[in-house]
Amino acid sequence: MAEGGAKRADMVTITDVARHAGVAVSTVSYVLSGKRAISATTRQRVLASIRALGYHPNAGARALASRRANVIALVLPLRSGMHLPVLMQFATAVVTTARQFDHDVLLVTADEGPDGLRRIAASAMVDGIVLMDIEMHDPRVPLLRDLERPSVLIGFPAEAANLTCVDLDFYRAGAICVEHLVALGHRDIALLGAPAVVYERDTGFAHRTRAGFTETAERYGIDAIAQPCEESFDGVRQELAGLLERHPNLSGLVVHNEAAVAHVLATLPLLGRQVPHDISVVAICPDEVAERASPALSSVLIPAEDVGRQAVALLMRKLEGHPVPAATLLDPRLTVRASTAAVATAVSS
Amino acid sequence: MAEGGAKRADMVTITDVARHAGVAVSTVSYVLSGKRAISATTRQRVLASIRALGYHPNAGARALASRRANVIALVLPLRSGMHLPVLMQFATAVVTTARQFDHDVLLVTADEGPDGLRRIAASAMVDGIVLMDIEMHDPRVPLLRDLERPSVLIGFPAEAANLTCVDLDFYRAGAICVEHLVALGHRDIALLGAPAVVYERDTGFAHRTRAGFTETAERYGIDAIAQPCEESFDGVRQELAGLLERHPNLSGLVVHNEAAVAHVLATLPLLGRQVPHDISVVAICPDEVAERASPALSSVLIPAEDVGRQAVALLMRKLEGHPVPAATLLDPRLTVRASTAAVATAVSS
DNA sequence: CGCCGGTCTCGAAGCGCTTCGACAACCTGT
DNA sequence: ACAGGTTGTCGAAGCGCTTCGAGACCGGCG
Repeated sequence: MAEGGAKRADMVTITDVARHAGVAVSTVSYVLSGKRAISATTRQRVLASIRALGYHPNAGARALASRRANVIALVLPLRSGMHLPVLMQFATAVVTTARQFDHDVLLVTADEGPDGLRRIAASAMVDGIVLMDIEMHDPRVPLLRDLERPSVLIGFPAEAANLTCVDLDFYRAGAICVEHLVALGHRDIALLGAPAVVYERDTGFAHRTRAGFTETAERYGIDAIAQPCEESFDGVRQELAGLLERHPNLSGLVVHNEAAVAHVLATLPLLGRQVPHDISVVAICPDEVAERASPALSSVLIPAEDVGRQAVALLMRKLEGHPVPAATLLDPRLTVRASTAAVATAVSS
Repeated sequence: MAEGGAKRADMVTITDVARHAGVAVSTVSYVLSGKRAISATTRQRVLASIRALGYHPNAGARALASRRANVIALVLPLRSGMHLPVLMQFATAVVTTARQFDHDVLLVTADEGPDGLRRIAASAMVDGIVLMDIEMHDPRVPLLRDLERPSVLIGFPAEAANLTCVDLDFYRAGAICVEHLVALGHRDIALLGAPAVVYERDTGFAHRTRAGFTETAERYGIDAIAQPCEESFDGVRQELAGLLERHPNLSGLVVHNEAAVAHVLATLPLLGRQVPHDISVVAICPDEVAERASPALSSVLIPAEDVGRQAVALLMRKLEGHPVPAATLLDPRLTVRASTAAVATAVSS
């Protein structure tokens, strides 16, 4: 019995507050919820008692009676190859925003799968669900449709009918990068994307970025190649070396792979290309990464924080029964830094 | 009213199950909890009904009646300069382990502060609390002591009486690194630690590593200097350059800073030091980082997963009223890889 | 044969809260 | 002075579950 003891139930209940303030239990409840008018004097008295006793409503009882848990689930891909900093920023934004709406966040790992979601939802533990890392053909999507709880997805599955989705507009992000490079005079550009395995998993954002890149390049009628990119230093080095050998005139590079971005910058000089003098590099990554790089990267930022905030805000609106747009695409913004420059003159033709 | 509708209460309750199985509500409850003997035939019938109806117990009701929420809180420093990968591994381990004990995890950010903890605890939302990133004089610590919920800390505050703490034994980690270098013949070594701000925040692990390093070096009577280390590439470069200028004979380096480790490896060759030929480097970091580095780093791993698992296991034991050890120090293990070698012969005296 | 001790099941009393209908007390305007 | 509307408060009925005491049934003992 060393020390593990727990004091027996000093828990203050709403009844205690009511007695202390000399009012009915329901009055206390109404003071707390504001759902009925309570005279200023009574309210003050009740609030004083609440403070005096250190009362906190019992979450279980509240959930049971009101049918609202004031908790949302956040489903994270805790083990996948997602990029941690973004994920973290995102989680932070979700928690912070949820708290602003007086909700808490239940952390669920993606590997609990559909059954986990069903359990969470059916047990009325959470009022709604936010999911990250949605795949194109995500097995959880059909389930979400006929779950009785509202949900918001970060990312777009192939079939998004009847769902609420939020994401950066990756198509535009890819397009913007091309436009930026083209405006600087580059005519021979390449996209280094996520590792091949990510494309195979049918992750929507990777595909959409590539589409934006490729189609925009086509529209400008310029040479553009897109290829996956591994994340190890040696992998990057090999791929870059191969790429530059096949396309010696390459003067613009779009990197959509946070983990590889530093390696790319480190490797290019070793391959005889100075950034931005010989080759311009624009990345799609969080600002933090872009700023820290050397040289600082021109980049389209992934607004993880905005996404998280938006997702929660949408969910809250749904919880209140309001209609919300099915798709929310956050507009990418390009920040020009030191890694892109006008194409070097007097090189070709 | 576009589409936001929610189907009215198709929620299956224990009463439905009882009716469907032709037994009393309490019998269903006992089947589920196993707290009383139920005949095999009845049990089968009840379980069949549960499956047939797709019943999931209502978490709020269960929590209210049983005074157990089956949820633990995980308090993370979601915004600080902690190292994300470790934090993630840790969170994953906590969630996974909690699920094995049939508990869920409520995600709480450290910036909710003591009041947040009080709220979570007093509302009976969670049965227990796991806290990361404990500072030496953490303001939450006194609160935890007289909170009515058990808790487990990752890391050690200055005054740990009456608490349950888990962590890697950083003192030993620092010591082991020195011992390893000394065994290889190095007599002039340095520790590159966390950024200065981390020391100022009084984060325990940073201090303890340094103590282990310094005191062990003293015991061997060798030259050892310890200094903080910024995480930017340029910061690392400057500090290393300064260090090598002041101590040209430096032949062993201990790096306790995940973010800086890659920069250190990249910088040393630029300063004319080959690893491990001219200088040995041993890091305190997750295996993942050490393996990916080039050359692969000899390292003492931070067993984030073990720590998370242990923390939850301890908390569960406390929840069941069992006594648990106040301090759990996980033994560091050194893995020798390619970044350390015997000191180069014929250099000195 | 009657009684004791197991084994299995049931009914009812809450857990702490929300919410609904009722009602007293007060205003208006006429 | 009174019908009719506010406004502020109360009591009671649950929400869906756990848990306790008690009862029904059975076989075996003295």
